[in-house]
Amino acid sequence: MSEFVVPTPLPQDMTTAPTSKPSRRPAHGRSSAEARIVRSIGEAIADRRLPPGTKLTEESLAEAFGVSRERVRKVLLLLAQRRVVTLVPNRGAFVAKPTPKEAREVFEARRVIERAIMERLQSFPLPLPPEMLDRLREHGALEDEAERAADRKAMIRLSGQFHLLLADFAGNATLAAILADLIDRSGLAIAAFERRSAHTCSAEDHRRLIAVLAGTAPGEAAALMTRHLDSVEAQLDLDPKADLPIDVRAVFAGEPA
Amino acid sequence: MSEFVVPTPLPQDMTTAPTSKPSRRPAHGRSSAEARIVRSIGEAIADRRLPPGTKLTEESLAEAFGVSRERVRKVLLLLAQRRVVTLVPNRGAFVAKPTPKEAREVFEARRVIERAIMERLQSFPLPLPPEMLDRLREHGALEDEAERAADRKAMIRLSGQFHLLLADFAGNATLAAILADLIDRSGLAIAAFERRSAHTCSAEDHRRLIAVLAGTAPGEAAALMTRHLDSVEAQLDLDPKADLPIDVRAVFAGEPA
DNA sequence: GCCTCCGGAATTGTGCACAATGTGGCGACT
DNA sequence: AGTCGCCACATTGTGCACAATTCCGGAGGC
Repeated sequence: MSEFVVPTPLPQDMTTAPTSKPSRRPAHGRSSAEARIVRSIGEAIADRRLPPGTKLTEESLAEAFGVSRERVRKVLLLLAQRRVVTLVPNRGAFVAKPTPKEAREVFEARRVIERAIMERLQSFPLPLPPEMLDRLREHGALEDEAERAADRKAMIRLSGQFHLLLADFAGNATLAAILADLIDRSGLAIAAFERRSAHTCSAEDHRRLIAVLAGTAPGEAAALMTRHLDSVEAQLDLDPKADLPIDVRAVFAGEPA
Repeated sequence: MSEFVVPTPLPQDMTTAPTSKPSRRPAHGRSSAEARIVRSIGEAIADRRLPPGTKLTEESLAEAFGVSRERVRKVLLLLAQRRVVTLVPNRGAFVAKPTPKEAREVFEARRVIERAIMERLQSFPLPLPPEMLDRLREHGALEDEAERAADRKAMIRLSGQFHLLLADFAGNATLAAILADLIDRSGLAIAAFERRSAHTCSAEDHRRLIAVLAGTAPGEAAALMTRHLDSVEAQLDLDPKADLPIDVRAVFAGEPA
């Protein structure tokens, strides 16, 4: 078809789109501002600075980021699509507060996807590229450091990044994108349901995963990952009683008005 | 779980959101209109009435659905998030046209998820609920009918619904939602890359999957599903040469202006 | 005392008008 | 004749103003 592609991929004709996704294009510098706000809010949610259930008024966000209200509205729509915030008509946006059922589903989805990612990584010809292993070990060092410093926010953020790093190395960007959303949502689940008892986080698990991938420890990476996610989920208090707080009609069933 | 639910779940206080997602609420009748448009466009894309690459001008859609332009804009943003349409800044919206790489990734993601769905279904205590099997067989009959009538659009739509039906029965709504998007995108991939040769579609495969699940045929459902998706993907022409035609900049890289 | 109803304030939703950007065609210049 | 540049048109992007809805407080009645 078209042999030469101008800097901006163009439709061949009125009814044909660019053959490659131009999604990475910063464009007129405005849409990058939106991406920035999405990231910023996403990080604040992951860091628990915005706990589940927090009301996000359009105006306060607009003021905080120095943008117009409609831009915030657009950002909230995007975050709602990713299930990080919940949009209630005429009531506004809230930081999503997953139900125990949803939390369990998210962790199961993660097990499904990350098991496949580990299988794929272990199917690669050995040894794995040194730069890959180095990058993982370097990240592991950061996690250790955060654990020693008891920097909970950093630990959560780094843990998510570790899993995402593995997904990137596995080479399926589509799966990685899906996983990125699930990681955000599992962070919400953890924020909503974690037990009081401070749990020792997963830096040790991650170290073992790296060792197995590197071939310096025996074991099956996929099974190890499954157990890792199991243990994270097990540290939550997903008591079904919390599924819906109180059901007024059921409580007073049989009592005439 | 909960049999009775208060009509509108309300936040407990100013900083607390509804504990259950009120996403099913039709609200003021407007947001349901948006859902309707999203569905309508989605179906048109799945049916190939809107082939990959088609330009979707805001005004024409607004006129077609009898709504304002900004509502269309919102809908396009949602569809873009689902990767069903591609948004190019200042250029508009196009029906997404996946690259061969993305197409392969989507099929791999489907294999990962649907394998897990079949494993989960086969982990259920046997026999599977009759209403489940009946529903599947009923759907299979519709597929046979469409195949006999050579109704290609119906076959595609029914095939997607079949896979989604299995996901629903597996009982993980989160995974089902992810799969729904992937099915839409694989439909786009098929539209973009299918070979000229009319291929015999998958009604037969689906029949065998049902038989295995019902226990009336021996076999492992997960492996069968994997092969099924393999065969669908194998019928595409994912020649990497089409990935990006030619990149002038790369060709002349290093030559000063 | 508690419940209900009602009005004001705050917040979200929507349409419109205008600005910014990209597209295609026409004309001039080499 | 081909190419470059400019200009008019079409389409998308943005901000603003107003409408609709909900929330909160208080007054009134049972």
